[in-house]
Amino acid sequence: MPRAFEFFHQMRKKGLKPNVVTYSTLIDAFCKEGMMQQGIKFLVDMKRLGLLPNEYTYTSLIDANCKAGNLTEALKLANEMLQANIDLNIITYTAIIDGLCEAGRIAEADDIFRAILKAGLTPNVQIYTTLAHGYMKVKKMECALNLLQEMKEKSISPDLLFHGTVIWGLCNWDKVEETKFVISEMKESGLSLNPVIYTTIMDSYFKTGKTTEALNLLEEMWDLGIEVTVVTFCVLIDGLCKTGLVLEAINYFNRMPEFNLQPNVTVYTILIDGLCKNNFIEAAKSMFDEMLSKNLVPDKTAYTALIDGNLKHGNFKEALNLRNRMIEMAVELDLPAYTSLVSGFCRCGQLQQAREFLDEMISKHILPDEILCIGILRKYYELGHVVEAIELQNEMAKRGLITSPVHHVFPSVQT
DNA sequence: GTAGGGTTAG
Repeated sequence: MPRAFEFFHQMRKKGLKPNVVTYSTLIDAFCKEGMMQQGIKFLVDMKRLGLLPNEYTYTSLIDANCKAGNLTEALKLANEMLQANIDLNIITYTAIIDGLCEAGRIAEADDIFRAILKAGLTPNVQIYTTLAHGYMKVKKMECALNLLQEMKEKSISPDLLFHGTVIWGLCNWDKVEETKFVISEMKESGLSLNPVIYTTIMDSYFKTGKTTEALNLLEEMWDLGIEVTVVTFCVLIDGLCKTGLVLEAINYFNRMPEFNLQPNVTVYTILIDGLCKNNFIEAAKSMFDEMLSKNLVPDKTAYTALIDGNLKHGNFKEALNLRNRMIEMAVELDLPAYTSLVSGFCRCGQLQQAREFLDEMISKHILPDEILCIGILRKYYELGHVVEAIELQNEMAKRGLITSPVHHVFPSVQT
């Protein structure tokens, strides 16, 4: 981006006058780099030079605003276009419809879509995909599937992205069986699933308890020559661990090289977490060491998985060591990390240490959720530290960390 | 010579 910026300045130095296209290109580039303010500066700049923004300039800005969640600003720009007598075209409308859908305003998105059809605009597969995505996001699966029918009537061919959107939506709402119909439609049109779609479906099979079907997908991918990725194995190993099939998970982990894949930190973390949660804490530790020996650098999630596991097994000293390692290695602690530490040290009866972590997280503005707050309060009561509990509870209430009244949280304690 | 669509991992 600074490069485009340099070109622009060189142009100006040479006395070359940038035109609308130059400005539009620059504005679009800044917007896509997340530097919308810069983009708007250029808009002001070009207007000052007497250059009028065109449909491209406006569409770039509208799309960027929609994607940044500034729907109001996007709609303002759209109005500005109308006032400047620039017609909104299908690309501009696609951006606006997407923005409305992202904001959960699907009804308005549909209204606009219907209105532009009525006004004679010819729809295309892109705008249908945007709308289908919007419907899927709010679980209106029938509406999305109706679009498929509507497209057929208009002789618009749904493509890979459209089908992928519908499949993603169905999986997201646990309707994985219903993807079969979409898949057969795709096959009829000569479209094949890509690795991402396969992995999405596999994940959904695991999450709906259909382990056999999920595992069969790996075979299918392999047989069809669809690229099996590290993410596929993440889904596979996570699914097996969460189903309690830890040995199977380890087995697949060990088979990754057969697929020319090397495990990364994420796969290790998934396996470590799965081992911990299935009471294989020693195996989890070995995996962590193995990861280190391969010069993989554990991140906060990896550390947290093992810290959490250790604390659930009473190894609070080990957990503390790991936390110190994080500090040494400049790995930042986040909300899940602190949540594991506070709840884990509570569980181990190390109330004072738990309290230190609680204070530490609050001082860093990483705020505990209500469940964590109530958890630590309970421990104070349980251990008979009633006065401290009440003090802490009042403090939490003052900070807005807990909303439940005292007697609702601890009915058995007289205050 | 510029602008638009979906998605997978802890």
